[in-house]
Amino acid sequence: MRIIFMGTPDFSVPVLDALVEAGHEIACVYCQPPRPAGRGKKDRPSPVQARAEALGLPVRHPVSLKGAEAQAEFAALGADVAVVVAYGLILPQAILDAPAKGCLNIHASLLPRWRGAAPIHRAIMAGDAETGVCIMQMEAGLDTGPVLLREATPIGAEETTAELHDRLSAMGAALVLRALERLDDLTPVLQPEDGVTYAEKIDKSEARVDWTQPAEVVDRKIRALSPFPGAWCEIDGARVKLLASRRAEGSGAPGEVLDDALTVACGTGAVQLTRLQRAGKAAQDAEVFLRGLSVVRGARLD
RNA sequence: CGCGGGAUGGAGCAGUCCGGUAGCUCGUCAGGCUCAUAACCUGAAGGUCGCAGGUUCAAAUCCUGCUCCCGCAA
Repeated sequence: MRIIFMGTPDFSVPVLDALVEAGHEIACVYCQPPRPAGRGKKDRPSPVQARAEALGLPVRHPVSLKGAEAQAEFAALGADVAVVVAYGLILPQAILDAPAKGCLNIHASLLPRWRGAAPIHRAIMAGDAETGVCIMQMEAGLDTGPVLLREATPIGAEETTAELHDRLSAMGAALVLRALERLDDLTPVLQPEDGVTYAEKIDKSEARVDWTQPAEVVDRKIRALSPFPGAWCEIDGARVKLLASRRAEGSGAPGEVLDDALTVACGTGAVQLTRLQRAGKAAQDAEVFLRGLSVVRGARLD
């Protein structure tokens, strides 16, 4: 099929690759424009733009799709369908209506739960037992369209957003290929009203660990925010990112280190930190981390 | 030119201010001890000190340029 691909971050890249490998014709790739990123505020192309250019695909990165000109250029591509995954721009009705078979969206949750920007993080942070991906027919509302296909997957007890992100991205890529194959035979299923939740964007101010919270909450936060933006606390006055953890036995004053293996007491219960990163350093597994900085039993983390 | 930290045997770090034979913890290897061991004892191997210039009798250390990694901020 002749497809317009719309996506921006790493999550979208495997989907683009899958469409290309499956032999679909990519009429054009839309993504967010290069933005100042990283150190030095240099403009950097998005992961999708970088990949599309490597594949030799035409790329457009309009700031908005609200203008008549942008909409005319979009319609002129004469696409059968648009595949949208983590694009980051609202699509006006004129865009939604332009492709012959509309716009398909890949969303990383089991809709109607976790509509919105950060479904993977929110699912882990809430302690959901499972999540998944949905292929839906887009409409004007935010992630409200009828669902064509869905696939669920359990969330591992020690899984981080990084790991789940990659898994769901691959699942979404496979699922959208199936949807495209059988597009005319699939029956769109309206999303139920019950169970609607919204996945608010992750705010940096959420990232600091509060050791007075229960261990399960601390553990989920650490895994949910890994690697970005990264839960953090202070060890001996220095800021340290906490990138992976697991629930552990033990109790004590919140923030107290209970053993020589980074088991830390929370409000109730304890968590063991398994991967961390000091400012200016690369991420390290706990064992390696402790070689460079001893955190002895009885120390207090803030 | 947004602010800042870092690069030293396989891993993590000290040494850099105040130039003078490269050190610590762990790992690896060998031997010993032990019923046994990831424990303990003894010994050994392993490093162009990120790269390129410069200063100097002498540079990991001082000066200049560059590469790579990362924290904050956006």
